[in-house]
Amino acid sequence: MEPRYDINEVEARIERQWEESGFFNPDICVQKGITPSDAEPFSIVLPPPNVTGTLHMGHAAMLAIEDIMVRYARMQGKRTLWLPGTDHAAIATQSRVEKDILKQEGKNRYDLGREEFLNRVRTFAQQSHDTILRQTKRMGASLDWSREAYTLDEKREYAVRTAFKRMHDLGLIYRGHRVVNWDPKGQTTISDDEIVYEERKAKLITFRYDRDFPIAISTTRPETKFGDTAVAVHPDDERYRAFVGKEYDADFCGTKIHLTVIADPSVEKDFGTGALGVTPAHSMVDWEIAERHGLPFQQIIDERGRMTVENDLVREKKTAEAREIVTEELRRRGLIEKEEEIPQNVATAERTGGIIEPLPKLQWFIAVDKKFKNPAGTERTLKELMREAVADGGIAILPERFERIYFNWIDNLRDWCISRQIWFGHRIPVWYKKSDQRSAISDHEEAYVGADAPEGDGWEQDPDTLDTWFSSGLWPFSTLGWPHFAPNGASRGTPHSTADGASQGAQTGPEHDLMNYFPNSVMETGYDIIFFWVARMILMSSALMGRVPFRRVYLHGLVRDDKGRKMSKSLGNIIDPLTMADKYGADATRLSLIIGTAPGNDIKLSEDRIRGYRNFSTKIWNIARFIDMNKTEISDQRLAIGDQESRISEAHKKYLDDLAALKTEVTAHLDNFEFHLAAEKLYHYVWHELADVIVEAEKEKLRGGTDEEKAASYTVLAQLLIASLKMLHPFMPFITEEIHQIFRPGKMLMVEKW
RNA sequence: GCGUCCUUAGCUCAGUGGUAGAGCGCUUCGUUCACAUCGAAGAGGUCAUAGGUUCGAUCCCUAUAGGACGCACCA
Repeated sequence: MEPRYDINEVEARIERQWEESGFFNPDICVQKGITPSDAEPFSIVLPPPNVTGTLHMGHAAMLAIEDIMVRYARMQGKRTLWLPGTDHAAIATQSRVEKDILKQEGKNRYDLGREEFLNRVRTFAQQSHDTILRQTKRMGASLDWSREAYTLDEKREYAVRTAFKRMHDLGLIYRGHRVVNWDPKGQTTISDDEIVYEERKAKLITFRYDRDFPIAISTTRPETKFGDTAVAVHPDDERYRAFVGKEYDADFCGTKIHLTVIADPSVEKDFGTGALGVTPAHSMVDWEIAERHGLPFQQIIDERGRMTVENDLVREKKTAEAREIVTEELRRRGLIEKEEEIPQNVATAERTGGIIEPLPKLQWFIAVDKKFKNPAGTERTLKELMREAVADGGIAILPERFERIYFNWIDNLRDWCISRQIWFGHRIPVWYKKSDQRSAISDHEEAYVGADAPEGDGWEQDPDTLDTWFSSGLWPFSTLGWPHFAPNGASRGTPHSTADGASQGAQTGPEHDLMNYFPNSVMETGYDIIFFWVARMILMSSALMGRVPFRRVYLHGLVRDDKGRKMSKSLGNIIDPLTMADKYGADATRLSLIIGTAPGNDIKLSEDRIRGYRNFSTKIWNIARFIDMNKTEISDQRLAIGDQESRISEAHKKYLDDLAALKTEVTAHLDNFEFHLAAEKLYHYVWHELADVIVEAEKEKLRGGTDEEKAASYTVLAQLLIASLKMLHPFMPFITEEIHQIFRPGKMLMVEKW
């Protein structure tokens, strides 16, 4: 063996060797007789990285954890599929490219036009994809690339259109005119989950609409009061009881408004004056109040964030400016009773940072509170199904505490707005007759919803695209052939023949993936996207498959720097996984992301830690080298005979017993998803037991003993080493594979039996 | 407002109902053959605080303090 472990040479060579073997593909494992065709399946679908850039440490952690599960399952003899892919990440990718183009060419997407702009995005996405693919392989991830998917490729597009069509037919997808979160900067709607609240100071003013109006109200947005159609008070509030039900005409800064006083329990008696001006068109909460009471709404702000109200003071002004003008006018009229500074959470768009303007718009939604007959045959709402999936044990979430967080989110869930006014993404599979398109609120227009375009002339497809999480939500089954190869035959094209009578589970190949690998065994992802993604997959699978999409959810934390800060370009604290892999090895990088971290907790990483595990690699190499140097001809024969030698010394027997005990522990930890514990025990054993104690103790015998003793020593040491390599393999696949093949030429460790 | 997590060695973090662990850092010694990308030896901790349960608590329970976070509200 080489005196020094050449990380880059070995890792590159082993990576090629694995890829050429084809063993990442479970079908080939079956074909080559490595896995029995009726072996228990194990499947993970990779959370697809966004094609917005390159791999970061968070991805590396994800790859390390999943690869541990996958390699362990494969070595246990399971039919193991880990399916890779990438995510088009609609809004994230589009805004990234928009920024680049604006910076380099000073143009926006409208300057380029839809087709040209989309071409630019596709080019960017392709480059990003290629980089991510190379990087992923570099980390040693044993993914089956023959099944690679993309959330925006042809198969997934068909899956998306089919899903939309079916959910529309079930009454779960509807088009409605409702208040949505409008991002004036990105010029699109966004979902509730894409909102980030920022605390800012705001001025709360208490005022009356006019001198004759009997109730004072408080607001931080006086400019929206042109759109008020009611004043709401709490039903138990004695102060206002006499006014409830009365209607008033008021002159608000020169504009006539009509107000009804209503009682609604959502109003807090103790806030402000206890009376709330209801602005149905520009507040989500007010819209809901208005719906409960049958109030009209009056839109006074447009998509650009400008006032549309017929009032000379503010017309065409931006909201922030209008706010000042209205406040000043109220002051002038002597209507303000109080002005105070309060902290306020302002809703901003996650991607663009724009301040959200709630607006009434005609959009597509998924109904979460509507009962429907689901594929499992029961009448439930999506909310109920999502809750039951976890509550009834169909899905176990690790760490368990996230189950409560999940339930809490479901309880507060509103209908999901799925249409976006951006260009990059899945076009909504709805066609309108051209003359009527967008002309009215669905009464007068003819719409066609389908997986394929309608026959005949004059149809034009909805220009909007779908929320990126719509296609991500289908990922656990759209990657496995749904709907084309759905077992129930509900698909277009020729259903695959299953008439050859083969027993269930014995059929291999991608056309049987849905049957073999769905539900996925595990969904492993970051806890930060439990709502965005995990919940949406459960939603989609409940609606379309009638069952859970996966059996278990394992959530990892965020990778932070050694001071606990998020890694970011602006802080300059990014530790790049590829740089680290080149410097210290992918093995060491992986280990640093596993040991010393607990599931669901954030991972604090420093280069020192990675270097520490590089030293461990070196240690392993030197242990192997020492053992290898003491090989004799006799010992070679002994090793070939196997480990059941008759004349085994007491000391050697103890080594083997201890090793067996370790294996029991490590196996239990792996079965319990306690990877950090398994890795730490192995680390401790190899360094402080095998190297420090056992190898030291055997040195004497190897120096002074008889040939027979030398051979016995070598045999035991080699056995201990090989067993250790095997257990370490899921964690440090490269170096273990390399050394294993030096000791056992031609035997690939990756597919050895655990 | 509801809820979660964290507080353990100088730093970053694991862990356990019964003598407290890792990486890095620190001190001393060591380069004759597995390994200086190292070895040997060592210093360093009333496991946040106060109660409780227990034969026994760093671990379980309650409260408090500090820190981080999620959700809702945010007129």
